[in-house]
Amino acid sequence: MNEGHEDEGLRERLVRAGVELVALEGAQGLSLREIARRAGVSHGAPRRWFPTHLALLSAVAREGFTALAAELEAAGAPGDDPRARLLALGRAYLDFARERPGMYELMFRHDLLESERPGLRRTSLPLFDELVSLLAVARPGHPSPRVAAGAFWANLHGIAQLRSRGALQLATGTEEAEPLLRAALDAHVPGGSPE
Amino acid sequence: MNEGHEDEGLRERLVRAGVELVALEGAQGLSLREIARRAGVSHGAPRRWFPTHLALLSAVAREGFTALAAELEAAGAPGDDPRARLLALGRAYLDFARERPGMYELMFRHDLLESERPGLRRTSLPLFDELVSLLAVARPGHPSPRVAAGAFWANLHGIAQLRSRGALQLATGTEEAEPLLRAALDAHVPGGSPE
DNA sequence: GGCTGAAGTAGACAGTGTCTACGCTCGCTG
DNA sequence: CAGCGAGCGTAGACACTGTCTACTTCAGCC
Repeated sequence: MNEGHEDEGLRERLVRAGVELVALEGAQGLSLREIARRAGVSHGAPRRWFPTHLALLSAVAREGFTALAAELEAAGAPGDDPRARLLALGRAYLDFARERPGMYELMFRHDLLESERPGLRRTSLPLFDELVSLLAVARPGHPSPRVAAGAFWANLHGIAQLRSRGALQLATGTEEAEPLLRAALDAHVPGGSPE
Repeated sequence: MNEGHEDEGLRERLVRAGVELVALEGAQGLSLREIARRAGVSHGAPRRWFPTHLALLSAVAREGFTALAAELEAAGAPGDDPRARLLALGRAYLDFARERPGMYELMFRHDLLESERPGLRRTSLPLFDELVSLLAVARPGHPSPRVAAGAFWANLHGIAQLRSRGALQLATGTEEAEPLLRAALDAHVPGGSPE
């Protein structure tokens, strides 16, 4: 009960070290050997639990996905108005990407998802279904709620991505994502009055 | 005039080797030494023209940005209806991302743009201004065309990103981006009839 | 003709991911 | 209780990477 992580196995310690490191150094600093050092073991030790470096990174990214899912669930819960819930969801998504940029970048590295597909599917599909049902209520006329939800999600993702690249500043003159979020919400879920 | 690249300097040859390599091996295969090998020089030679590996990658990425700009300009030119032009623009953007995934990924690596910012600004700002004016015409009621254009661009970017990560398949059940593009266009530029 | 500076070579260095051989240390079994 | 075997971590090698620093080569110029 010293640090609260006494009875962890090495596997958990490695993943936790990765989560800490990606917050400190960004997605580029997540070398296998650095994670091992931070976990206090030799560079060969991770191989017992993760067959490859990428597998360890995927485990770290999975931690990020569950954290994001938790925040989205928390944000989407209160209130009845689907538009307000979608706004809260979008804010939570963008907040996560801003507050944990290294983790966010790691989560969407293209070469991760190949191996992480099944676990990712399990984590994010319920969330996406929630998004689908929200949009189905908010836009009763739309032919395909799944497509509408995908387009809205893509919009959020694009805003987060462009901001992390500093492209928002270049395009709209400000780093603030909120105006773009409002625009995206107005576009995909029309007919709302400002709260 | 043997290969058509006879009188190139090493700098151009290195950039061209990088463009070819990123198409063949993806963004991960773009090591400094591999580029040098493909250009037929030793691994120390690039240092004369590029102070660092990242600088060389940025030059390769800049090539990608000018190519993308050219395709967007070509796609946006014909026709008068701003909605149709926006659709063509979106298709061109998504086509580029699909046909040159390695280059597209390289272009939006976060650590590139820091050094590439000025050149990127010069290349992409006119294009974005074009997008702004298109949206200003298509959505006369919108309070800020720049924000509207940014949101639309973010939507395109998000669709491309999610598709390259295989997340479209996961969300909407198909890899096709066209339905999402139509949804994004309908959302951001309402009131259009199918062409 | 000798010099200078640019351009490319070659090697060293630290760091990386992966692989293999080697210990240590438990818990089980005879 | 002794011994053993499997699980777990260490240590070192290997090929590869980016960067840095001599060294060579060679065209151009006073």
